[in-house]
Order: sequence, then C-alpha cells, then structure tokens
Amino acid sequence: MINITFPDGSVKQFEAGVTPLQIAESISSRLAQDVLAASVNDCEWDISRPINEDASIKLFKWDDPEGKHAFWHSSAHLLAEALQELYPGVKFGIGPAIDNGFYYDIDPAGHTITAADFATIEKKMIELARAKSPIVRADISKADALKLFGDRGETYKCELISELEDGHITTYTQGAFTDLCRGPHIANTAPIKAVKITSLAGAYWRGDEKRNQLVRVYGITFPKQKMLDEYLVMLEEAKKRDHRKLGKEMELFAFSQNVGAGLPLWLPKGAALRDRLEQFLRKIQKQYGYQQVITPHIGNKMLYVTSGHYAKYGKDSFQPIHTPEEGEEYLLKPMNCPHHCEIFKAFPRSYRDLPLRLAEFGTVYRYEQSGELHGLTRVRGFTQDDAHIFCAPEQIKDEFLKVMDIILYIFKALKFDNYEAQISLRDPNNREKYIGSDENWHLAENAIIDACAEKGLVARKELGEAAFYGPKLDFMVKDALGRKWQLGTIQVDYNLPERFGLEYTGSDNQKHRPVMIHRAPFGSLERFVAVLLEHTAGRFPLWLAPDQAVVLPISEKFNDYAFEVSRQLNAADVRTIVDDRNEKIGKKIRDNELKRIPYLLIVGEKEAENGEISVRKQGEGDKGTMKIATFAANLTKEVEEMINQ
RNA sequence: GCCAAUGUAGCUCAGGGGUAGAGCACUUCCUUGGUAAGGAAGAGGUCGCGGGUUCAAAUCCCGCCAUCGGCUCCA
Repeated sequence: MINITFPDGSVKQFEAGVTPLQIAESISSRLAQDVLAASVNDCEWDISRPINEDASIKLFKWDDPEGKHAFWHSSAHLLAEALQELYPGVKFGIGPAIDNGFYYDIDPAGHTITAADFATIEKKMIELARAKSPIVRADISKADALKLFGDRGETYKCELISELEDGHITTYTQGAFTDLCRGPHIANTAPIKAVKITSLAGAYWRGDEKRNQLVRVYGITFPKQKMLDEYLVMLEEAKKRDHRKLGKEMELFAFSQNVGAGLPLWLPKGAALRDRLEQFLRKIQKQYGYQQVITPHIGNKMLYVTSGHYAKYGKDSFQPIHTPEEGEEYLLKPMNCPHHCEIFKAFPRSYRDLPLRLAEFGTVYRYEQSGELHGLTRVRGFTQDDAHIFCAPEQIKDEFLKVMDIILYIFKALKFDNYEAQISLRDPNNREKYIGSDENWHLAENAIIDACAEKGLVARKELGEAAFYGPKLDFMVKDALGRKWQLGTIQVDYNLPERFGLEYTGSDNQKHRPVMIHRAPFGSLERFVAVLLEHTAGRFPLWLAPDQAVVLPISEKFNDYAFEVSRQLNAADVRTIVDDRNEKIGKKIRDNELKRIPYLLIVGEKEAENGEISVRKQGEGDKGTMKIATFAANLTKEVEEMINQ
C-alpha cells in the first residue's frame, strides 16, 4: 500500500500502481469523468500512469490550465495522426499546446495544405477521436528511439532525440500514430468532441530563420461543441475591438501608402487624445522631479557609433542621410538616450545634481521588418514617453521604485488591472550577445529583482530577454486577441555612461560614473493608444474621450438652441458636438450611442424654454433634465475624480 | 526578410473574359418627429499598381506594393 496526499492535506491509502484516474474514481465517478491530467509530487503525470510510491497528488480538470494543456497537447497528437493519414509521407516537427489551443509543425513532403482543407482535417480528427483510442505512454531507449523514428524518415524527430539523455525518453501512441513526447496526455481521445483548425502559417524549424521552413497548422479543440461555438463568438467579438478597426471608425489615425508602411498619421481626434495622455504624464512627472527636454529627430552617425547602436543595428536601420558636405552622415534617431547623454555632458555635473531626470516625448524611427508591422502596436515611427535618469549607483533602487510608482499609478488610473510584469535577464549561455562587464550586469540584475521584491510585485524572470545593454523590467498587457504587448518598461544601463564617458564629481571631490535608467511608462504613445482602444473597446474614460457630449435637437427648429448649448459647454471645457442632421431623435440616439460618445444631450421645446438639457448617459439611458451649467460642473468633477483617484 | 491568404464606392461585402452591384454612410427633397434605424430621389469606383495573354482583362498569367494570420526580429 502507498499513501496518497491530497491538496487539502488529507491522506488516503491505495495499492501501489494505482493511477490518478483510479484515485479519481474512488472519490466520485463524476470526477473520474472530468479529470484530464494530474501532477504527482509536482511532476506532470498522465492520469493512466501508475504511481508506485507515497506521493502527493493533484487532479486537473478542464477548468485548470494543466487540464486544458494536456487536452490540447493530446489534440495536437490527434491532428498529427489525421495529417499522417491524409497526407502520407509528411514529416513531423513539434506539436505543443499553446495558450489557446495547439499547433503542429510539419514538413509537407510535397503535399499542399490550404485553408480549403481545414474541413477535411477537422472531419478526420473527429473520426479518429471517436475511435476512443487510448493514448499509451512507453519508455524507450535512445538507440531504439533513433531506430524507430529513423526508419520512418522522421529526420526532425531524430534531431530532437539525438539531443536527449538516454533513459529519459518516452513516446506516446494513439491509434496508428506514435510521437516522441514527454507528456502528459489525457487517457484516450474520446473527450475531444469539437475541433476547429484555425490557421496555417510558416514557421522555421526550431525558430531558426536559416533552417527549413515548416508548415504550422493551428487548431483548437473542446470537450463540448457548445464551448467551441462560444469560443468562435468570442473571437468575433474580439475582432470588433481590434484597434485598427476602431481607430479608423473613430477617426483617430490612418496610414497612407504614399507616406509609407508603418508610419501612422494622427488625425485631429487622435492627436487631441494623444495630447491629453501627454499632459497627464507631464503632470505626474513634474511631481516626481522630471525636467522636460527636446532633442532633434536626427543625429550624427558618430553619436550612434559612440553609443554602440550603429555597430549592432546600423545595417538593419533606415540608412544614413547624406548631406551636401562630403562625408557627413546623419541617422534618424532610433532612440533618445544618446541625445540625453549629450545633455548630461553639456555641463560639469556634481553629485548634488543627481538624480538628474530628463524626460522627452521623443519620436524615433526604426526600420522594422515588413512582415512585422501591425497597426499602431508595431510601427516604424513612434513617440516614446521617454526619460533617462542619471544617478549614483546607490540611488538606483530608490529611483527604480519611484518609476514603478508612476507606472502603477498610470495603470490604475486607466484601469489596466490585467498586466504582467517580466524581469528580462541576459542569457548566461550567450554572453557575447551583450555589451558591458559581468560585474555590472550582476549589479543591475539584482537591483531590479530587489526593487520588485520590495514593491511586492510578482514578476516572471526570463533569461535571454534582456536588451543588449542591460536588464529590464517590462509591463505587458494583452490585446483583444490575447496577444501580449510590452507597454511600460524600466531598464538599467551601466553601459552608455561608460561609452559616453559620463561622470560627476562626488562629495569626495573624485570623479564618478553615473548609472542610467531608461524608462517609458506608456512604452510608446502609439502602442499605448492601441492597447487602450482594445482594452476599452473604444469606450474611453470620460477624461480621454475625443467627444464627451453630443447635443441632439429633437427637430431642426431647435438647432439654434443646440448650437448655443454646445458653445456654452465648449466654453466650460466640455468637448461637445451637435448632431443637426434632419433625422428623428431615435435615429440620432442610436447613431451617437454607436459612436461611443459618453453623454447625449437631448434638447427640444421644454429644454429651450428653460435653458436646460435632457441628459442621457451612454449605455445607461435617461438621466433626467438639468441646467447646462450644472451638467458642465458635474462632468468636470467626474473627470477630476478619475484622474486624481 | 520568410510561409500562407487578401486587395471591387467612405465602410461592410457580393460578382466575375464583353466598360460595375447591394446595404450602411453622404447630398437634396418630403417629413418636424421626445430617448437605439421615417420616406423618396441623387451623387459616388482607372475593381491596389505595373507588365503580359486576348478582338476584348476588374476577371486569366507574371512582377511589385499594401494589408491580414503566423515565423524570425523587436535598441
């Protein structure tokens, strides 16, 4: 007998060799039906895999991420089995579960797979799932694995096996398909009831653009058809809040082929929105002791040779601008920091000047690869809410904490509660990718980790994600379709001060090297507006809304009064427009509700007589009648409460 | 940059070797209506751009550009 400990601490005895599925059955037949995966002593475990010694166990159902993961991972195998039948000779790469479903990378071996084939693949997968094939785990020696997959011409699998340690290799088989796999998997294919192949893409083998490109087939599966239907509806809803669609609809920004790909044009309403965000940030930054600076959009090539950016990114950037003067070369600035370093150098600096916090809404240009451009989230010209803090090494953590305060304040004011924090550290196995000494890297990485700990901020640590000049703390927010975008960022940099030879005089009358902190709470205005649009589905908080109120005259007879109302409200800083179209009031209400204007002000005979307006709040309906000045005062108060919460 | 797809009116889309269609939006007229779609008429398009095939190309073929979904990249 062995002792099995449950998550609540209770312990039950079972025969050695018991499986998680049998344990679930001993609790209830319902649980046995629902359980998809397990962990045994915190190791992922198949529910049909025997347990031979005392262990603590967790059972995972669909609602647990681990349960979905096993379900989708098994679905990837099912997809592979279907592809193997439909396209004989295809070779398999890898096929993992992802956040929303799974994919399988295959070498199509001469077959062509297109979106037109999705229905066939789905049908085949359903057919195979209904066979209720058990998914069977097997240990295999490295030699046997190489032979098994080698005989089948699975060159990609063999490459993977050759890198594995003998004695730790397992395969999983369902029906006629055997895959090299660590698991865990669901017990058999029966629970996979609804299947959708979602897209097709090219993907380099092992993510290396120098190697073969495979075909990646994406899909998602569910244990119930209804869940798939709901998922598809959710996707449709998400598309409606795509910032590219909303930005056009709401006349915020546009792109022109004549201007160039990835170069956004801010329309009047978008520019005004952006300006409000800038003012908001300027105000907080002033409180935190920042000073605004302005630097040019271009800089001498030598500036970037000094900073090291030219050597690293020069050939992949917009190419230098040549002047009539022989030999002079300028670059569009890809970042503001070298300019700010020169501002630091403009005067002899004392420890009394530190921390020196230089802020700039600086527009930068980066030549992103053509396939990478994406609405406002990935562009070639954008404005960072940039600042560089020059401080003494012992001030780093304090400054870091203050920047975190600003970022968290902004996220709170805009109700971004769904962010993730990530500490990006360097890849210890690939040190030549980074510039700067080991000692400095070590210091900088620890400053970030300590600051997060002190703030109680839960941050994921990612090796190899650091910038080439230093480690960073990033705040990521998801867009409508669940794609993650980096917004706020704080980066420690020991490197640029070194390269620019920055120094200050300490209290000891000796020269010292300052440390630099790069930080951008929004990341860029472009990306921030994009994410804000998707986050709010275009229903901006009142203080940011392009139009805060629209006056709707009941009939054309009251147009004059409507314009008078609008004039008075605009004079009181309430952004107000008039809908003077010759339409019925019902139609005007519908159209302006759909335009996401926070307040609809209806005026007719009664209102015109009394100097009043009838207020309707977007999405909430009629709020009654009030004086124009009362409405203006209420709205101003509402805005102030939002910003100063 | 790579793989796949798409590009027709301001928007959403249909059509398809013989000179262009719908709905919404827009303009004008009728209507002057009290809280989510009143009616009529009109205007609007080198069918992404450039080549080729053809008596004839928006339609077929090739190239380019842009967009979309991924991959790689992201200072």
